[in-house]
Amino acid sequence: MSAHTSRRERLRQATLEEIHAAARRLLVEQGSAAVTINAVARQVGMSGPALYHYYAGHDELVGAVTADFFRELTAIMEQARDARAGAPIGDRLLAVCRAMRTWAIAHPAEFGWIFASPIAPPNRGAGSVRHQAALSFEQVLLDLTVELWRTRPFPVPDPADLSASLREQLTAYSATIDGRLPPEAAHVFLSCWIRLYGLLCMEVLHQLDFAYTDLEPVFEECLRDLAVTLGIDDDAAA
Amino acid sequence: MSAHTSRRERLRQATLEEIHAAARRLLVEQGSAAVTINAVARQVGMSGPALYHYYAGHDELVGAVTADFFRELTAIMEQARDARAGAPIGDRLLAVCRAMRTWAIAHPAEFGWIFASPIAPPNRGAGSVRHQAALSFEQVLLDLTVELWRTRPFPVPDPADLSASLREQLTAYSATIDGRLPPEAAHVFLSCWIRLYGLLCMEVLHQLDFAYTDLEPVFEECLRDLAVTLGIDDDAAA
DNA sequence: TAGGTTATTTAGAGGCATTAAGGAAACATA
DNA sequence: TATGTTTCCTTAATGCCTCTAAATAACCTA
Repeated sequence: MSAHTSRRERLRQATLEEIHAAARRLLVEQGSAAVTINAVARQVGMSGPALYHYYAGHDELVGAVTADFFRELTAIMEQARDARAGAPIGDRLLAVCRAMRTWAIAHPAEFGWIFASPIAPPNRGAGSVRHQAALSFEQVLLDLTVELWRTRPFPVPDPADLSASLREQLTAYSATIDGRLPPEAAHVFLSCWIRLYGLLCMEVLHQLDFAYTDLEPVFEECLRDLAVTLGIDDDAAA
Repeated sequence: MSAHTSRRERLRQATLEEIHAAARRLLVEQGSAAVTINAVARQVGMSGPALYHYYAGHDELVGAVTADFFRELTAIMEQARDARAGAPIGDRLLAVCRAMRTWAIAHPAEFGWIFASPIAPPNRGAGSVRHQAALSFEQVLLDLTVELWRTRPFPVPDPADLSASLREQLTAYSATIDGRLPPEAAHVFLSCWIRLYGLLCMEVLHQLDFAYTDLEPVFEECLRDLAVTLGIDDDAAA
């Protein structure tokens, strides 16, 4: 790919992949606390400090691996979208949402790092690898919503019904997405996102175990609600 | 209170309180990772291993402190409820929700431990102090919803519209709350809870920073939605 | 006042993050 | 091909953490 595909570079990439795989294995098999620099290094067959030639420290390693998770989840969602290339936009939208949940419950530990990074402040830098990956992730559903908005606009609230503060924030957000959705449409999009992603977070964080053993029907009902909100309840699969 | 209010016991309680206060101070001022057995002991003026006479280990200490947070939040919510003893049930319900958010955003670190305990498995034992505290917490809004259901039943979905799996789970949950809400009403209650608590979790976990700087109006809109769902939108403060 | 319980201490084993210093291999180039 | 540089990795070494064990002081009680 890049001009710099020297032998050295290839070896380095292979090592990086091995490191990430080892970190992920530790996370999945033994939990977040088991992902230590030393343990990862041991898995890869090097001793401790060697990892500092690849990452500046523990936090950066975690950030890089988390970015991997973001990218994997993003790819899964894009696959679900592209597998239905010709289908109605509503179908594709719901399929992507389902793909998101399917991945999340199949990979709870990884998803846990996605939304509740063990280390909050360092990983939230605007330029961090993690942040970039998070943006692409959010982009997937945003893109679909924009397409829906363009081809078949969904109902939006009367701006007069929104508080001044909310209108202001929505206008700012609309600008950050290059006005692809006007503020009111952005509001609908964000409301849907909050319900969907919030439900998923609570499920994976076991905040709903006191009442539910299987959240699949709850998620499906949430999707039906969103379909109504977005006016895609007729063409989408029931 | 108890028959065992010996001098020893009183001293022990005082020490426990001091330990909890130190742990909380460390959490708030320096983050989750700073709450170590050693650091806490240092704050209280004892040296390391002494803490093992009060808690079996780091996890148990964290669990006990988290239970404190649950109780404090519960108390805040109960205060908000009781301060409006004569008010319409809808008023009280919304006041309790607002009190919950107010506490959560005033104490983000503490709230973080409440829903995303640094240590998941050990603290989720059914008999743990933490679990008990979590139940009382959930009880507050449940109680109010039950009162609302008894005095002015809110609309519920047609059971035929719910999937078999969901009906089953709701029936089981209805039983665990002694049938104080029938399954369909429990479904409405849980849906509201998911939206409310989910929004709060996302706010505190900074999952919405990409779009919002102040979630107060978003929360208020969520409350308006819930008020409509529960049929309390006329008597509750706008 | 003697014996038992409780609170707390020091010592120590084992692990982790991180820095420092040095060695060996791979690479580039004169 | 010989030399210098870059890259990768290792072994100390520091300082922190958890947790166990053994010893000591303080307190209560019979």
